[in-house]
Parts: sequence; C-alpha cells; structure tokens
Amino acid sequence: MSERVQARWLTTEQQQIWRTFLLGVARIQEHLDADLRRHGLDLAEYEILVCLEESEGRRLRMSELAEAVHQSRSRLTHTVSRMERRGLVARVSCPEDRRGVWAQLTDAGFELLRSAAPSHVESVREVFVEAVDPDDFAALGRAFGRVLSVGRESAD
Amino acid sequence: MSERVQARWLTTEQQQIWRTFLLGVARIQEHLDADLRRHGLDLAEYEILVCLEESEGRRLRMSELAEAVHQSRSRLTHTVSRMERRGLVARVSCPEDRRGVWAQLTDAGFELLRSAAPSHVESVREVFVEAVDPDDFAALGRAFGRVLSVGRESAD
DNA sequence: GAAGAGTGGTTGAAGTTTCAACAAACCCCA
DNA sequence: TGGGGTTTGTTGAAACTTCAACCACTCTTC
Repeated sequence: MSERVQARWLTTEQQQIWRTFLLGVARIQEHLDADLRRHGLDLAEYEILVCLEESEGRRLRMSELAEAVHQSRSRLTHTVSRMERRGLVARVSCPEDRRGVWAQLTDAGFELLRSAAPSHVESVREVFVEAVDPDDFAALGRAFGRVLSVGRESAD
Repeated sequence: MSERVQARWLTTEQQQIWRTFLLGVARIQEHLDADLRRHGLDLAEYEILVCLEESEGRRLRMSELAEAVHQSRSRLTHTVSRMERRGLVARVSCPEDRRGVWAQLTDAGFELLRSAAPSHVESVREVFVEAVDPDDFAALGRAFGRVLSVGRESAD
C-alpha cells in the first residue's frame, strides 16, 4: 500500500516474525485443544481447574477467578454454570460478603484435572518447551514479560 | 499435585514462562482488538482483508483463504457472509472449477483496510515490536518458526 | 440510618463459532 | 460413460461468547 505521511510500516523482517508469531500461537492452541478435548475440556476450562486447584481451599471468588483466567465475568458465569452441571465445580455462597460466590473445585473436578494434566503438560512440552532452543525460550520469557508491562509502566 | 510414575512436569521457570506467554498473548489480542473495533473489525476479519489485498486480483479461493487465515471452512463461510453483507468482499463464482468460489475484495473493503491499517500497525508496534528488546524479538521469530515446524518434520 | 454510589454476579438475547450432514462438481479408472 | 471416491463450499442447529441491563448487597457520606 502507498506510503502515507506518518504511517510507519514494519520492516519485512518484523512483519515476517509477526506473522510467524500469529501462526505459531494458533498452532499451539490447536495442539493443546486437541489434547484436552479427549478429556472433554478446552483450554479455558482447564485453566479454571488449575486455578482453583492451586487456591486456598480449592475455591476462589468468581471475580478473582475471572481475573486469574482472563475471562469476562459474564463469560465465567456461563462457563462455570456448564462446569457445575457436569459436577466439576460447585457454587458456594460466601458468608462474609453475601453478594459473593465461591467457585469450589469438587472431587470430580480434581480427579478430572489429575487425569488430564499429564498429557496436557506433555503437549505443552512437545509443541512449545522442547520445540524451542533453550536460549530462545528464555528470551521468550523476557519478551512476553515486557509485553505485559506495556501500558502498566506509568501506573506502577 | 503429587508426582506420578512418568509424569514430567515443567520446571518452575518453564512454568512461569509458559504462563507469561499465555497472558502476553491474551494481552496482545486484547490490545489489537480494541484498536480494530474502532473500525468495526476484529482480528480475524482484518486478516482476511490483508490476505485478499495481497493476492493476485485481490481475490482468493475460499479454501485458500481459510488456510491462509487459519480458520475452518465453515467459519470462513459465515465470516465472509457477514463481510459480504457489509460490502467488504464479494463472492464470485470461479469459472475453472465450478465448485469453487472466489472471495473478492471490494473497493469498500480496500478502503476500510486502508483506513484501519495504520493504527493497527501502530498497535502491533506498540504492544509487541517495540516493547521487546530486538535480540529477544529475533529469538521469538526463531522460536515460533520451530513451533510451526513441529509435527511437520517427518511429513516434509 | 437512609440516599446514593459502587461492587459482585447473573440473565437473556444477539452474535459468533463449531459440528455434522449435505449437495454439487471434479477426478479416476474400468 | 458412468460409478465410486474426493474436494469445495454451504447449511442449520447446538454450543459458546459478548453485550447491556439488571438485582442484591455493601460502602460511603451526610
């Protein structure tokens, strides 16, 4: 496209990396989803299970959970409802703040997580951790750390 | 969770990088979507426009386009239908292969792309290209290149 | 201690994606 | 030449996400 006054395009190399990145991310998600689907889970649900499992009492307030797994509240409400129907989590109303609701990992949820985790981790390793040269992997950690700090800098 | 027979977990560091990566990706998509939404587009639609714009005659077979933007055929059918309703693309039936359909970028689609591109590129730069140290950025290119080659190796 | 502002979470409808089934056209080969 | 198998793309329903509105509760503040 024609050059405009201030438009700064990316160099060919930057563009290529950017596209490789987009495809790579898609590929990773595909790979992980394919694995988790065999356990009847998707990545979002898996992350919910992990978060709960790691929390005190294996439960978290809906809003905390939403934050942790990077979902909107509304989406989480729906997702948790579905998971509740399947018996993976339970809603427990929170005594201190009666608006509040805990999402509580059930035993069944924990068992499912336990059965899904090994092959999930193996998938992560396969498609990502071991695919990449260790130095590049470390660089990747720094890189995304920087991405996360963008726009937060002045706020700290 | 307890250690099992063969389960190889990630090291703390690997795990941390993995999570940073997941959050970083979410952040990037959020950032880009927020920008594109101001033009009434999302990332998937934008990619469709870009792909078409770069193709011979500004058109592509549906299946080629699906491949290029990494969407299922069905999803692409629906997405293109919506974009067609908005006048951004047109369907043209393909004379050589009468099963085939070209998705053809319209002038309106091109104009929208032209108006959306500068700030989109600026967003990419902001949240990604410039956020990251150049060496790490190059490493990232290598890393995702490797990710893409996993599982294809024996096939080539 | 009650009005107003804010927070936590849900709801239902509209919009989007996925899934399985399908129709039309092509390809091959006898 | 006309089956059978494959490829292309669409369809409609089910599943999921988004969006705006909403209720119930808490936190001020006067």
